Amino acid sequence: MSEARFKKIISHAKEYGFVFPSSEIYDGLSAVYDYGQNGVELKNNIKNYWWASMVQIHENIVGVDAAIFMHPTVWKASGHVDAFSDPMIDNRDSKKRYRADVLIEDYLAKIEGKIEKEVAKGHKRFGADFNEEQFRSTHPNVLRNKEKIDAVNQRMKNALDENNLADLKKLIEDLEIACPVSGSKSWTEVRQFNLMFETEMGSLAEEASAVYLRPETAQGIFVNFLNVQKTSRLKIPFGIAQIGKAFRNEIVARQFLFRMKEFEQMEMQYFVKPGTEMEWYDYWKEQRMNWHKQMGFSEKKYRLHDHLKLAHYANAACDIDFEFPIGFKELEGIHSRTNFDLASHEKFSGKKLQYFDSEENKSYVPYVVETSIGLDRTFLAVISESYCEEKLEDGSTRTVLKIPPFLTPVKAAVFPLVKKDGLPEKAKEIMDKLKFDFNCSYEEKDTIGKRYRRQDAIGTPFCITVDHQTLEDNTVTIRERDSMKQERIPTEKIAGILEEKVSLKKVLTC
RNA sequence: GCGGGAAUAGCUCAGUGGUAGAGCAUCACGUUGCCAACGUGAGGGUCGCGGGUUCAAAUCCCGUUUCCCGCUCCA
Repeated sequence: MSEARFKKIISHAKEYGFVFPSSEIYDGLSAVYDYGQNGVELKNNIKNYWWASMVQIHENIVGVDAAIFMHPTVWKASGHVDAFSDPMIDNRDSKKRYRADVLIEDYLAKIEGKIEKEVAKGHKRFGADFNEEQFRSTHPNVLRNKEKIDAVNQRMKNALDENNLADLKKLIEDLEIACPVSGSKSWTEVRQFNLMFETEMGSLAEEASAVYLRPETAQGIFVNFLNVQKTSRLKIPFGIAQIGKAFRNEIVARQFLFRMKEFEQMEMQYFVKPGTEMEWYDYWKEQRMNWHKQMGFSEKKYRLHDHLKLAHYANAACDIDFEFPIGFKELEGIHSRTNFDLASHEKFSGKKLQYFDSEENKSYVPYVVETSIGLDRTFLAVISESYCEEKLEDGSTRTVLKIPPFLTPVKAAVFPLVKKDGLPEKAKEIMDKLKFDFNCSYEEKDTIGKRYRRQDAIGTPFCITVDHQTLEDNTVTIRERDSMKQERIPTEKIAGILEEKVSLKKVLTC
């Protein structure tokens, strides 16, 4: 649990083909990463594990793969357009960041305070005879301040409506607003921190209209709620799952895979009868925690963290936090989202997004329980928890990724003990039989010890070595990653052993 | 965005004004033959980029980019 360990994991991930910085030959692109030859395998295996446990084994959960582009109104309905486009400004001296509109509003509140002070003074002076209404509408100081407030308000509103950030800054300068912390008036430009990436749809500039790269996958499920429900004939409760990319223009990332601008989510929206949402919320909390624990890492690494402060759309929410090398951080969120999203899409689209409940003989907008897990964060959790530097009895060290066998990029490596005497041919023959069922790797270079260690470094659970005895009695040695123990077995038993140890089935039926 | 630090071979780094270096890694050949540790040889660097000072810059100065750390912001 340290920066040093985190750094080691990052460089290990790069050195062994798991994760590369994006566009590295051009000095990289901040907060964007590429998955390499081993990373993509691990990532796909995590996806498969999730998909199998959610869609495959639940008869009432189906998947979709919605497009990343959606109608812009989707994001108005979801609240993302309003919630994630604040004009921000920094004070150069205190290094504090403020919302520009909030700074101006605070200033207006001060003037408002002056008016109230004036009114209070009037009360004191005139006592019982005080006519507050008349005082407010005639007193020159009050009137002057009121005019000022109106003028500033109007100018701020215009600037915000026109997205005129320069004028917003000028307004702050004109009003001589100082930083409450430093007292200085040295402000940076006002910048729009829009969480959503915007692009243009339409090949000609004049016909182009703005579309967003989705900041979450959930909306692709909500807008297809009716399509899926009608064509699948599923009855409530039922779920729709999706794995897909999402994009957020994070201000500061710099936490490796933990916070990236382009990332992948695995989400399931479970549609339930209103009033039953809390049972399902509890149900999914438990289910999802079990999913994590099935990977076999220490249970102490996981923490359930209930949200006390809820978002406007939720009536219950919790996170499954994981202890990354950078501390306990959110890995998955489970939210009871009420009917907020579907109801909002009803309002904006004018389409009825309801379910006819034949038992109740009435229609309603279903409530939603969401499970939403970060794929890249899960990947990071797996590699950070698997990464292990061991001191061996002989004093040497080895670096091994103790990845759960069903998730490893390579399931078995096949080696000829030496690169002659027909051993390579025999090894390839074994490899050719296995490779249709298991991701295998063949290596004949370097000493056998080096090859074992290289496979340890990418987490390969089994190494199968062909030696001279193999040619005589058709047996090989199979070496297990964590114990480094070897066993001699007949070649025809290899597939069975691998199947037993690396199959998803055993994990899913636990 | 602000402040601090850094940038030299694939990796880790040495090199404080005078011929571009080491270890590991890579490749070839040989050797060994069950846990990274042998031998010989080879390839690989416009010293982040641009400008300046100087007879001469990896080295000093200015600018710039990227990364790291901290602050700030945020699912």
